[in-house]
Amino acid sequence: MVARTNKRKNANPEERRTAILDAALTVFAVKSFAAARMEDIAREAGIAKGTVYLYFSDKESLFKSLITEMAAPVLAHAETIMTHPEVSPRQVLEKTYDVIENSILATEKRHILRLVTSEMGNFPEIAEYYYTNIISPGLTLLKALLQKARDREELRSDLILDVPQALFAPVIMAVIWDRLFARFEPLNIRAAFDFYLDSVFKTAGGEAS
Amino acid sequence: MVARTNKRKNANPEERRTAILDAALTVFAVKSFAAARMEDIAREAGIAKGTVYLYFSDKESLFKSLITEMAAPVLAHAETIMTHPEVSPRQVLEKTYDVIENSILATEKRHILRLVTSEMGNFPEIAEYYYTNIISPGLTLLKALLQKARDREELRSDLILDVPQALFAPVIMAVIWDRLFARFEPLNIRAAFDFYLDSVFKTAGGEAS
Amino acid sequence: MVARTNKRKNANPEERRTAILDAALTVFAVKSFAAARMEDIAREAGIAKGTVYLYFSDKESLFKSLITEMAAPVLAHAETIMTHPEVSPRQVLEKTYDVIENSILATEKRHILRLVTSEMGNFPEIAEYYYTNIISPGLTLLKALLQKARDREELRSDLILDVPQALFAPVIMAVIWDRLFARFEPLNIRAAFDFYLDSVFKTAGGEAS
Amino acid sequence: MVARTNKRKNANPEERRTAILDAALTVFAVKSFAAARMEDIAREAGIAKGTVYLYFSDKESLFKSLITEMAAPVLAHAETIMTHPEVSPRQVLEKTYDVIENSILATEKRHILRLVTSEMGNFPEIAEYYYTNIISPGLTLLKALLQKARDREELRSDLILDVPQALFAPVIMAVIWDRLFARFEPLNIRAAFDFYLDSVFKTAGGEAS
DNA sequence: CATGAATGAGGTTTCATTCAT
DNA sequence: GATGAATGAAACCTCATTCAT
Repeated sequence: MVARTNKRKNANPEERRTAILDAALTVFAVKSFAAARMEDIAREAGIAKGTVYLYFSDKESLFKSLITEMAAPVLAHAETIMTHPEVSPRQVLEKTYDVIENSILATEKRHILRLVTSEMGNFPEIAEYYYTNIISPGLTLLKALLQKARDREELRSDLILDVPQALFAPVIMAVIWDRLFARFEPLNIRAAFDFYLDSVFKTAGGEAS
Repeated sequence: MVARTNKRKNANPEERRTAILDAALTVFAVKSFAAARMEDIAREAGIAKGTVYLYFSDKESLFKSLITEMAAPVLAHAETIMTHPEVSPRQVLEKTYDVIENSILATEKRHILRLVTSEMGNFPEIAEYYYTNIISPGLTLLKALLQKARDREELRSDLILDVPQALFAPVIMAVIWDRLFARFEPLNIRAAFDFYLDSVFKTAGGEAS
Repeated sequence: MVARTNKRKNANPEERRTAILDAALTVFAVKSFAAARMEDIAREAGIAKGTVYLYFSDKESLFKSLITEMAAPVLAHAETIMTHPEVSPRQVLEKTYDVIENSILATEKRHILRLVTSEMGNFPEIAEYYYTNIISPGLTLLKALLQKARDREELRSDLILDVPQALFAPVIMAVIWDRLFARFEPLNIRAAFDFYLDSVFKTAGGEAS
Repeated sequence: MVARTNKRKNANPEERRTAILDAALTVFAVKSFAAARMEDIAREAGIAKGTVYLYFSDKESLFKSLITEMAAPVLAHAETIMTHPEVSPRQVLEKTYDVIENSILATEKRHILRLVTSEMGNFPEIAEYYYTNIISPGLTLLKALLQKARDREELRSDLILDVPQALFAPVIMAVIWDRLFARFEPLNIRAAFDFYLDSVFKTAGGEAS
């Protein structure tokens, strides 16, 4: 058994950093960025107020790190999936929606997506970072995917080619609806994804019209 | 004798109240709720800081009034347009999207929608008011509309029946994208609406099956 | 009799500003710049903490204003005296020392001089302002005065021409000694001035050698 | 096996203590007492933050030790030089000024003098220590020196007898001027000393009456 | 002895709200 | 009613000091 001192615990720096980010996510999720108090984040992480500043220079920096470091891998993952050449475009999008649902929407990370949409407007440079590193590459992949589907004549209609961003919509809707109205009426996210897939691609297998 | 109205002072209480709400919309649109300063709102309204408190008990009350009182007519309008019985369901939705685009997305009112999605999570009672008065009736109308379309066999697929909320998505996407990423890449909202219409309904005119 | 409310007293802005500067002088005089707390200054001025910020943007600005606005007139006065043409150079310096003694050293303003010497090292731009507006003009006047004395053969020795700043020395010494060692042994400032006058000029009236 | 002294760690406690005092001088010289950070002092001394506290109980104690322990020998030296009986009073003062210039003003030790004048007001017990151990003895010596000069009829005027402290003035002026205004206009300290010598004593060699 | 991560008291500054005019 | 100077609670951030390793 390892000695576990309950005061001045000297955690692994990386773990400590992650613990702070987790705590920040929790606090930012219920308060907004401005309403979140650094002391609350510290308490949530089980450390003292000043300790947070040993890992993040200030509140804004903490917020940025939270957004980028936790969102990036998740979206990078979705990105990777999209590139597989052996699966059909429809299967790629289907799988991507699956991953988003399981690794974001079903976890605490869904709050990050909401934070991005609600708070990023006040942090233009985060928005830019986000666009450059997440949105733009994602959009490029989506376009390639849709083009490939078109070439293979699997696209139901060409209209989606003009607004590939529309495929982000169900994800955004999900996190917003969840926060605001889920208690009154649930949103069937699975059905939403199915609707989008059915809207974009010709009927799977192409049996009936 | 001094002119009594040397500054355009709207003595009328109702006008004054509206002026404050307008000013608040302007300020909340660029700052978030927490970052908006009451003094800025007062200045924007052309009145003194203390005067705001003669019309609204506090900042939160002002914000709530802004969202509910200004959003209600705006969205009621969008809602009403959906009710026309003599036109086809597709035409109703088409027209509705038109109205939303012209009377909300193209005006300053679009900020109200964004504020709702981004800040309302912290004001559950607004969310409830909102759900009860706007979302729920709107959803009921949508369902009726879609059911009617189904009965008339104008629905391309039944999948949309499980997630009528999806038809709100392009509107939400538009205001969010506009705020965050429009400077990098525009969103073709018209194309988005077309995609949704094409996804929900059988091809206009019913040429091909 | 004027009504004197003991709360929320609405003083004349200029008086209020002066009151804050006076309070700041008092507090800075006993604490140093860094150790002085804005709250102490506010309390000393009989106002609330936040009120100080209605008159001065921040602590540093308050300090700068204190130094410049209170020191400038005092030293400007000394400067004016020096220019009188009808009095002999010795009389000018004599009178100037008198004024300095009576209007600075004998009053609370002496603390300003000390603050300048002790804290200005950390505020280069204040030092520059000070040099440009007070020291340099004063030095120019001193040089002219000494040159005139030389021309009139009233200078005991030419050595002072190389270090006119030396004539500031007794003033600086006075405020420093007063702060540090006066409780152990007083400094006879009058005698110091006499020594300097006697060192610079030939014996008054030129009677004996 | 690891080399035991891979970093120049002065294991000797006395050397370590001195190293800290040296580092403290450097840091206090550019920042004021309050603005100096213990961490900077530690880094300057090449040791860890906590180590400083093994040698000095707290920041104030470190500052006091710096002033007293480092100033004492420096100023004792200047004091000692004054005692030589075989040389004339003028030569003693001349020599003393020389030593002060070379061993204090021209070295980093000048900062100690400045710290004394600027910060000691907040540490009465240092001022007392200082007065008792440095100023008072120095003043006694000065008085004796001046009395001897008077007895030998080498004094130009008796006025200096009332303010022997005036002979400290050029030294104080030098360190203050150097800090605040040297970048705009230099102070010729040599000329200042010459002026004082010439003011106190009859012309060297006693040529003219 | 030495370290430096962690602590938390304390200070500056902001801004929603009040109230005397 | 309207004003805006004044208030003071609250929050960020710093840094002297501690203590487990």
